[in-house]
Amino acid sequence: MTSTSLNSWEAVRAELMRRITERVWRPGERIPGEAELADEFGCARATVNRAMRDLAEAGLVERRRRAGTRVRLDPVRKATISIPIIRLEVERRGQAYRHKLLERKLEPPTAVVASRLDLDRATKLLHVTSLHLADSRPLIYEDRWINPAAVSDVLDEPFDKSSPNEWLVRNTPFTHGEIAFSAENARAGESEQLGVEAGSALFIIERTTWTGATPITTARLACAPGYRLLSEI
Amino acid sequence: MTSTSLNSWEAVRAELMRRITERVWRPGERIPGEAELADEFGCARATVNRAMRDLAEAGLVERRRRAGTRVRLDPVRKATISIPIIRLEVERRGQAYRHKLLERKLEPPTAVVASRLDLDRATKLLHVTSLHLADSRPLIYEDRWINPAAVSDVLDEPFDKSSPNEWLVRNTPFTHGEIAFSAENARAGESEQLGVEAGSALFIIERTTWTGATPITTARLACAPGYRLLSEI
DNA sequence: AAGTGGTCTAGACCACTCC
DNA sequence: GAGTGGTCTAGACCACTTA
Repeated sequence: MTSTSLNSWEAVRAELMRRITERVWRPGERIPGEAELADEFGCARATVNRAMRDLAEAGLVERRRRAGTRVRLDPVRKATISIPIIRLEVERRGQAYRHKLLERKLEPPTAVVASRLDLDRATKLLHVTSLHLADSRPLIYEDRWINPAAVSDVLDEPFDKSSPNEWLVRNTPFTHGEIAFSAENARAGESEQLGVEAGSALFIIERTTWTGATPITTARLACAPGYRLLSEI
Repeated sequence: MTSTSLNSWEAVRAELMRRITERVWRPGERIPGEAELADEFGCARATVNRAMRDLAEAGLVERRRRAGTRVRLDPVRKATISIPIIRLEVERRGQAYRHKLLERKLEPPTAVVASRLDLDRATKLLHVTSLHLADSRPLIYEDRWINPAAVSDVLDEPFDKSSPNEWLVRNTPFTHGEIAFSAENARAGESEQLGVEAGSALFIIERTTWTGATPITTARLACAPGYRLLSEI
């Protein structure tokens, strides 16, 4: 029995979710239309729509015009991961943050970096390597290339005070980007900088960002053993 | 100059985003209210609200009742990651998928597993280890514990045809869960099963899911070297 | 061709929070 | 207390598909 009058979209979502998890509506099955549900719940269609959109974004149902809404056969759950400034993440854990600039020079990109940024190998980029420390222990080794043509004033920025990670986030908003997570055995230089044994498993984050069609920066973050990325689903 | 009449919420969002990335509205600064913007754009307030909500979810602005909307000082960008059934992910890459059951027994959980599922160590759980192969090469080693009290019929399921990963997704919808990503050096058993050198860096996915207050399952997926998780931001 | 979800509007009330 | 975002409503039109 459904209590009549579910007037908040969250209540509607909860009821829809109940019917899905309890198999009132089976996987692959078609769900009644928005108008019908709105009528049943005693609310406006927009309210049902809001709830349904949320479930669709979460990957529980599949919606298509004309074809209606179906319970997904293979629920593709989506996890959202926040990507904060490293300093803030460290401080949130109650640790002392420090940043150490290792190297900073203008040089032509490697082939891999050039292709990733879709740039010519001739134009020099700003190459910055640095270390992020938590309570004086190395946490992340950052290897970054920045396109000076896209970031005004970056050539005047010494990166001695704030890391390129933080400086860029604050000074150069991007429109879109790519991020990849993987695992790699520590390379020679990395293990030394991070103070871990050669070959230790490192969590690798690779990020490339753009503003419109202009490449901004690409970075490879090697995280010390123990690093975990968490999310709710 | 703003062209008058931005009537779709995506057009509104694009214009708002432009003003943020081009520093028309600076970080930390307060943005005009929804009513004012709706007036300027010649659309309904709900349309501005829709666009703003999207930017807030993306982490670009911060909204609070009464206090208004501000451009975030530290944009916390959010990446959404899809978590599909492994078989589908392999097939999407055009590879042949195969699943191999390694072991399946009812036994008391380890202390770690018991605490993760918030269960007593006395109650036996179904412990299943298996291997996911792509083109006959080991891709993922799965170590999973299932709470039989929460999953009817699981004790009758041999898992010889479909993997526990797939079977559970199809048969036991969950309401919420946790997921964690990390990197670890391959343990003895893992390196053997995955056919890689001992100590290779593996990408680790740990997942625990619940239905309401009832724990369903917890799993540890060890992914062979080369595994990458991608996302747009 | 027709039915479905996607969106917009204009107006309203409410919840929260800062002053 | 007052101003802001959060949400709901009732109605409308549109875009997309598929029957």
